[in-house]
Amino acid sequence: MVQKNITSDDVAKLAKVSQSAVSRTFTPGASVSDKTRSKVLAAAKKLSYRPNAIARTLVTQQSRVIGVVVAHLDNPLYLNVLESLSKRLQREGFHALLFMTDAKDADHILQEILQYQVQGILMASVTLSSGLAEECADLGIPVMLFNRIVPGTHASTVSSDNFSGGQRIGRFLLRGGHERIAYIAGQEESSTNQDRERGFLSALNEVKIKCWQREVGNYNFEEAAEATRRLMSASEKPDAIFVASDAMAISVIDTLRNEHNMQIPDDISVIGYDNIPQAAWAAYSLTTMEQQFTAMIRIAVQTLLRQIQADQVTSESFVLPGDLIVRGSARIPPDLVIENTHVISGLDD
Amino acid sequence: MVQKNITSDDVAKLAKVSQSAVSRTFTPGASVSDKTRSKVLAAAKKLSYRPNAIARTLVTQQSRVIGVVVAHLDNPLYLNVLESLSKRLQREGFHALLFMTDAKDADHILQEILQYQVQGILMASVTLSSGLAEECADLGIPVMLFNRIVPGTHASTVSSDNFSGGQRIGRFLLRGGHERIAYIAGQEESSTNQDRERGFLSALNEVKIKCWQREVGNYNFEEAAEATRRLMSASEKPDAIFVASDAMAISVIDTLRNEHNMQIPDDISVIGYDNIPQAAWAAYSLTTMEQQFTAMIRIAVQTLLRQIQADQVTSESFVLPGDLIVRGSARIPPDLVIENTHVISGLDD
DNA sequence: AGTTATTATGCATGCGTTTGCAAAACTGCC
DNA sequence: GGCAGTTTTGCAAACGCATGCATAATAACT
Repeated sequence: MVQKNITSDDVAKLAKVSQSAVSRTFTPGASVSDKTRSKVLAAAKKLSYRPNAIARTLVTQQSRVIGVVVAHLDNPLYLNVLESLSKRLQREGFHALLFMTDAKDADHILQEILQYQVQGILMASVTLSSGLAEECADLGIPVMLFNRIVPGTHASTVSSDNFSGGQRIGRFLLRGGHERIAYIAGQEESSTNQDRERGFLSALNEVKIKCWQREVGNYNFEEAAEATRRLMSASEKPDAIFVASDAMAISVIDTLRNEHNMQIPDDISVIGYDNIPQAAWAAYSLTTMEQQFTAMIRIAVQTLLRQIQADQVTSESFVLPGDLIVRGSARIPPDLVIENTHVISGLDD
Repeated sequence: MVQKNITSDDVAKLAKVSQSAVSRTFTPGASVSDKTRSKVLAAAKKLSYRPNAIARTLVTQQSRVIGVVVAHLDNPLYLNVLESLSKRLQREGFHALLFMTDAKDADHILQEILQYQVQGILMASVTLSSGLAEECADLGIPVMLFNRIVPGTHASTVSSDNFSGGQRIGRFLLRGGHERIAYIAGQEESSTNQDRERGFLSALNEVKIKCWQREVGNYNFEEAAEATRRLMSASEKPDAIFVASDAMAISVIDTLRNEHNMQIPDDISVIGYDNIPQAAWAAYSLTTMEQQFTAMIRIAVQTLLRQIQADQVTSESFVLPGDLIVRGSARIPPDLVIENTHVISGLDD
């Protein structure tokens, strides 16, 4: 019922050439005469032959597959990240084998990935043990961590500059004349959250003021709302809130408006992080930091492919600055001419 | 510099058994004594051996890979779809090889996919030519179309019942006493859009009224805003708008509020489609249709795996009803007790 | 202990390619 | 036409594993 796989041998037989000739016509740069090539192509077409990538991988040792592992998605922008990643890889003749995990460390799943002879690995929002990172390096498989920094690992990393992002937000709020600035954290253990907070605190520290109050929202919509309620239940309320993600910031704004009848930014300023599409929606008009995901993906792919190409894995690290997107959810510093009102150009591929 | 691949032969040598013994210890259900198994496992561990899935695929003809091709993502929920899909596959020992495309038809990309000896294909928001569908069927590779219906194809499909979804929305608006109901379409050629519109119109037709006005938003935020402006520029304005997607509906609400100073739902009702997370945000409180993506993915995976298992591809079709999520953006029919106020349970995996 | 039934093991082949090597077929030139 | 140089071709050996088959080892009964 199911037709047998047609192989290069079948094509060779039909075209009356050797199997090698068939292989060579499908191998760019191999030496075949035009005559045999066209004979082969005709036969191949007639049989609708397709080279078997698996067999090819076995002998060339080049799967042209990159293992991609992402954790539970805390950020809707990751869909764009995946899209951009996949397209870029395709353009270079590579493909993404996708793995999802809930776990913080991906060691277990990595064992699976490695069985597929991937030529590189990209991990988003996941970390791996340094032992396994070293093993990958030994195997000649470059590993790229996306937006996760793990000190002292053999893997490469590309991430946005969360520290200076937090810092710039802190300064922006200070210049706006705020005095009681609260922070709503994401997941405590994620390096993105930690860096944003550290940068933020360092900005406050420049003028010797302390974070007014700190709550945790775990990058979660509902928890962010509760964190807001706790902030608002204090006798003296904050006049600004830096929220570690846009998704939470929007929840915060909703809660402030609906449950505490506050005007934004007149009564209180709110700043988020990520610049998700909804941040631009008129109902929120959220001031936020944009992460250069497109550029990050470009670098990630380039770095991986370069290391694969050169057949040597090294540990490279890239940190990209973000852009402060000034909208209406936070009081604008009086001395700030409209610098930085960036048009969102969207992911370019 | 790069260590040579360690193979089952290396393990066999170290464990002083045959290569077959090694293979068998890593093949569930094969016949090995406990003694040799443990010898092999010890040796494997020492060498940190991992079976080569590529070589295994070549001989077993079972890649345990499903090709997944998705078009440019018109729906943020597709991130959840991908996640759920990937996890379900993993649970069954399969993996997703990801392909992205802009093109409406995926024939070209499919040629690539097939080279990887995938055992099944899932296509989301993409269609393929019936010729290629047939070829896949001949090859014994089941194809599943997700939320796209292509009449008379060899592929299977799973989709939400967009027709009756549109119909229920139409009836809901009518029962709410609306008389001038407009429609903002998504992409004209997508079957989801067509079905929603047809269902909607059939509901209106039941009481012999016509769609008040029709504009096109192409599932695009900005175009939806413009469509709204056109609706509002008419001398007699609609009293309700059915928008073909939540993302557009939110844009519509923003435009109505900010540019035309309208109260929702007092001045005008708005209903969306999809039930994206933002639809629940207090600022919008969007009444909408939920699509059962989780269930759809479950069915898609089950169907694919079942056909793979049985080694015969058939054309099966599933249509899942959606739930009307009643929130505050549309006037609630007086005779409607609070039925249908569904709690969003989230994707369960 | 001898016989049979059962389970384990190793050997060798094949899965569909690529590719080094040597032979064959061309090419140009005197 | 003959010779050197170049390109094209086929042969055969990998690549790392699974598996049918024959044999060896073990277990289960008399």
